[in-house]
Amino acid sequence: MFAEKLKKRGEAQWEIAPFGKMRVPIIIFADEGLIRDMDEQVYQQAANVAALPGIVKASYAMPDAHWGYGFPIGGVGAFDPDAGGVISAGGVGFDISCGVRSLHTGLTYDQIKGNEKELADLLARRIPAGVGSESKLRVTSLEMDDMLQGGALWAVEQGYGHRADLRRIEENGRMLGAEPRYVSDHAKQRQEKEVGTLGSGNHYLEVQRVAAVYSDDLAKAFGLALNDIMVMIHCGSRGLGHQIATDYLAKMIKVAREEGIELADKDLACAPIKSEVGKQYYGAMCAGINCALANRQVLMHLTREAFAQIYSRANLTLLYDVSHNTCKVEEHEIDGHKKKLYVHRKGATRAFGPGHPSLPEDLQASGQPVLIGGTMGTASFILAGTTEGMTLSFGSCCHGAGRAMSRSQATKRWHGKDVVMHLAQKGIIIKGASPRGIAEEAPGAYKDVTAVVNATEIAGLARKVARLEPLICVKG
DNA sequence: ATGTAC
Repeated sequence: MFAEKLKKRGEAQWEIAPFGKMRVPIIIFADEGLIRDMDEQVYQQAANVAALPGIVKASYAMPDAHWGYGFPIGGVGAFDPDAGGVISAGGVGFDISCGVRSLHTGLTYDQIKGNEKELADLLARRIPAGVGSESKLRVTSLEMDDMLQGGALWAVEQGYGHRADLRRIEENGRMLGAEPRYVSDHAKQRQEKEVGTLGSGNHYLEVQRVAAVYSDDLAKAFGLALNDIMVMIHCGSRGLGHQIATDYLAKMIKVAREEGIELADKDLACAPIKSEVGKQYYGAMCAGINCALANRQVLMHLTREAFAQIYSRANLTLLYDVSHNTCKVEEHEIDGHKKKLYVHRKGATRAFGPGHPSLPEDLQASGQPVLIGGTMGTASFILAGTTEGMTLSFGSCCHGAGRAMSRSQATKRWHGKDVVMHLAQKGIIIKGASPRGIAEEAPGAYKDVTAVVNATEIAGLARKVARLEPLICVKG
């Protein structure tokens, strides 16, 4: 019923005009192939988002979009607080500030060739991964609020990494506006042993080789060259973020009912930005962002320690750290006027263009590095934000390959052991916490990441800089 | 995503 309403709007850009209770159109970024295979539920969920109070311009779906809890994963929606706009826990997702960090190792492929197995064993031993994985680091209840206020800055102050890392993290490694008092004791308790752990699902730590460079200028600006060895870390806010989402989804269902906000789907629970629960969720969610930033900072430190054990010449520097499950207050131009909006990005990466004031000086000319994690057996990409993207999608783009198949479908089709063997034949070492987890994450369960990234570039949301191919994957 | 169904 939605697919037949699609109108091609531009290169890799489609629109569904508002109908029913939609206040704004749906805009989907995808090529012909991706749009043909797009799950009808993505349109339904994007339409539900388009019907929420205070939504501005459009309800967006990225090329990697798929069904999610309330909002589609790969969905972007911006809300105006002065027009009754809402904030939604489902619009951020359960894994608050799930994101990707990319490190340059200072090594080239020649320097690690032949040592892959040793490096893989070392990383797997040092990086806690899997369901309920525990860290050697303990954050006591006394320190918890400092961590939730300080983010990666807190981690650096505890001895995990360097101050220089912070300028290559969104928000300089510390999200302002965090309000630990609005995070439940239960959520904090769940995090005590989990700072510096990978978690499970699609989370991983990967050692990668730069296999292609698409723009010499941008690669130079990002310090990348062919055959450089990089590390990509994908994880989020673990138990704490999950508990914040659980706590506030329940509160928001109640508030939405009291405020007379009609919800097409109860999973889309939300509260007016200016309501008490709306403000509390925002403060708690910012604390969740800091938790994820601290988590990735500690994991980077563990990675540095592992590399230092084998390679005295390794020098791991942070290229960038992006979150792809957030709601952020940003200034965007609407009808010629600057407006402060609450931009939800769920399974969508911020992709700010050149000259944006929030970028560090040495990235002003290039635009923001955009990190796209692919699947174990395929490739990941580094892109750069564009000026065009700022008006096309509030400076947002895809976040990964995007699931094409549910986890249960994937476990019926593949066995973890076979996936590991198949990837070994391609020269990729997988260190997995669970065979079932590996089956769920089989490359075949995902869309084609190359198609997703190409559609993103054709639409103008970001520019391709480099392709990374996996050598070692420590899987949650 | 998640102490993978408090």
